[in-house]
Amino acid sequence: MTDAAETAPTRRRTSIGGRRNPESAAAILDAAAAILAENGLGGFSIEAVARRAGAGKPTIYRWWPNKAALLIDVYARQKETVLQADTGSLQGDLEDVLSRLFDFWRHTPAGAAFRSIIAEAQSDPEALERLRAFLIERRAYVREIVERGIARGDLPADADGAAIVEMLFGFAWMRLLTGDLGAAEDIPRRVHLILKGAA
Amino acid sequence: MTDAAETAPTRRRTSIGGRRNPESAAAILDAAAAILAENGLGGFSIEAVARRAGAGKPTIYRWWPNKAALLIDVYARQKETVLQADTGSLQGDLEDVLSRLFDFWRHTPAGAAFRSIIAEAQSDPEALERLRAFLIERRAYVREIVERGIARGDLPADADGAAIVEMLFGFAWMRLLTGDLGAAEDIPRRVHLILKGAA
Amino acid sequence: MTDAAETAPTRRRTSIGGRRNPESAAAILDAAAAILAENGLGGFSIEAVARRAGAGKPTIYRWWPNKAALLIDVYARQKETVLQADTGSLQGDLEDVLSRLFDFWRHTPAGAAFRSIIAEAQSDPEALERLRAFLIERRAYVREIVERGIARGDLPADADGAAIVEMLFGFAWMRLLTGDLGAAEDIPRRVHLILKGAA
Amino acid sequence: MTDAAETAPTRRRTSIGGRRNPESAAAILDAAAAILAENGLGGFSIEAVARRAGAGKPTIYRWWPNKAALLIDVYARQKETVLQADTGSLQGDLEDVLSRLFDFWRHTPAGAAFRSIIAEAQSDPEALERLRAFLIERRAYVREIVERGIARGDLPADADGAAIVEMLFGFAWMRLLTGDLGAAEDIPRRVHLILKGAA
DNA sequence: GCGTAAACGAGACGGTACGTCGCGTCTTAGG
DNA sequence: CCTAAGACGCGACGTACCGTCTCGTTTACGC
Repeated sequence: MTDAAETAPTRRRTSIGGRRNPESAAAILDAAAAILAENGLGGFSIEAVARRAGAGKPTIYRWWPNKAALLIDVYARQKETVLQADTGSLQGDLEDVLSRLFDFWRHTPAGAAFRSIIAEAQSDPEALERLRAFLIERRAYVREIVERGIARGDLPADADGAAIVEMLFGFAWMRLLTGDLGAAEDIPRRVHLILKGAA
Repeated sequence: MTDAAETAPTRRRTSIGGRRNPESAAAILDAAAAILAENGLGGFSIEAVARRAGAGKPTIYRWWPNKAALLIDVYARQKETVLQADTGSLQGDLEDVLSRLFDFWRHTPAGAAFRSIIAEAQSDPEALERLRAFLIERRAYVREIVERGIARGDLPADADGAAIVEMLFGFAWMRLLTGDLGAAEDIPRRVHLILKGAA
Repeated sequence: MTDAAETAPTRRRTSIGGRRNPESAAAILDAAAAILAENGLGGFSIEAVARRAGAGKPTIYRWWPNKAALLIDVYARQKETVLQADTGSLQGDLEDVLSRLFDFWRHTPAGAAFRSIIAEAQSDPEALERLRAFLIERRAYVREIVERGIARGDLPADADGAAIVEMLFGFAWMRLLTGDLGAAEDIPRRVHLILKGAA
Repeated sequence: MTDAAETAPTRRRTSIGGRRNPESAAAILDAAAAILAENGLGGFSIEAVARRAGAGKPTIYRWWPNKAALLIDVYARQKETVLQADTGSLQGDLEDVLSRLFDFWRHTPAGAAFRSIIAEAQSDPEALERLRAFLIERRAYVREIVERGIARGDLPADADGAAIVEMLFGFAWMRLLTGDLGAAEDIPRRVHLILKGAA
């Protein structure tokens, strides 16, 4: 069971001329996701990814400056899933967002990837900056949902949207980082707690 | 506090018989804390700690099975500060706890240590278990404050104490992990959000 | 099968007052010999000897300044076997000495011990000095046999006894050091070669 | 010869592509020889060699599986000196071979290297095997000289060449291992003893 | 006959070296 | 100019022994 052979079994991948080979990029991201899913951050190294992808280390370093960047790409590659949600009520929308997020983290390599990104950010300032930027973007998305709820009248006009979003993300992170994604059933209560507080 | 050992290592530390030498343990924890404070988790390695402490690596491994255990001890060593709080109201008590916690994380090596512990736990299952155990204990402490508030009548008897505590810790972790401990001024609003939601 | 229990099964060994405990010395030498016989020089360490002997390391260091000294004692402890030989002819006497020596090296821990002593002497000048001293003594013994042969008329009076002895020992060492003690059957031819040369 | 690398390490050595860098190999062997010459086997460690060679330990382990292999290469690297010898008589040829060998061992790091190889072989079975193989080859070379002497009529046709060679090597080893290479003046007598015995 | 001295086991101490792994950089040979 | 390959210097990993130290205990000897 040579891992490298999984995605590109028959032929050896090589240069396609003076530009990036998308097959290589894909193989690298696939390999990275697979390693994360199987062995977690512990077994994740550039060497291991290169080995499994059948790629040269310099090829990885050419396109991703460091481990964090690669992890972020692994994460970003699968995030389409989480997007939309409109259930008619803010409570429902937020429940939906969090449920999807928990599922996404639990059932794809994304969870392991995101845990790794956070971990990496604790020792690498640049990775922290990337994480913060990413977080701002993600929060903005949920913020919109909250604002929509305010517009809809689910919350008073002066409700603190930023606080709501921050508390919910804090809750989600805590669950992710402590390996507690399983207990998704108290998402509704938590959302309710926050929304009632903001009312 | 590590200065004494650094500038005036008057005599060589050695065994004091067939049992643990507390001086060595102290020197190691001091060195670990100092490295964490100065270089962050990136520069933190058992080798570096041993070097700075003037200790042998095996001495460290004898007493701390891995990096995570050492980090937890570094953290635990300074936590007395956070304890007390009784301001008369639950809002005040929780504000006080969080403010002290933020200060503690910001102004001692404990913040860097705790960030490192969380990061480490993302790749080391055993470290994760230690972290969860630690977290349970810490939450229980804040939980007591909440229960006291309930007894006092600040919250209805059926208020969900666990949820309150979890949301507050989630908030604190988020701030710690994203390097946002500075903005402690919105602690009161966050506490208020939660308490109002629980009322 | 706790090794320490072999020689002193029931009771724990301890001090017998302000002087050397012969039981300890014996246990240490036994353990050293056993380790050498079973694992060779590779597995031989002061720690291992102490462990197996149920002795403290300082007890070993108190009586043997270094590994070489201990090895020499292990060797010396068993050498009585090799001694006497008087077959009536010099050829016979020397054959007898060499055969006994080969057997001694092959069938007791002494062979491993002596190989270890020689090895040790290549990195430790003091051990080399001890080895040379030991060698002088052993050669003198064989030298006597040769002189007896000269007196008996087996060799001319001007025969170079030192050379004879040195060549025979060189032969024996070579066999020992290359693990070739098995082929003892050509001892007679080698002795004959030398004696004929000296005639 | 190692000076160039030590005092003028003008530029950093690095990879030259996916194949062995001969400069690194040379630097490592130089460093090993120098350490052996200066500090003997006692100061010889892979770490020390790497340090002195300005090489990484893995680079050494990549090409030499263990200490013994490296020592053998150090030895082999300098052995061209010993080869030739044709003085017209077997006595002269053998004297020449032994004298050259003694000089070689005394005046180059080869002596220390070979002592170390023998020592290493006493604890490492694989090293012993390498040593035996090497020995067979070296003996074959001297054996040829002896056969040439037999062909020339210096010895009877039924002379035991193997015995002659073994006794001479045994003598040389003994001198090497006991630090007695100085007294080279009795080489002729020893050779004569053997040849007369074989006549 | 009792205190002292020395040896005992145990095991911690500061170290050095082990052999392995991953880092990020470099150079090749070949599309 | 990109690709797979893989060597390079570096440095941390966790382990094994080194030789030294101090402990608390156990005798025997000498005052």
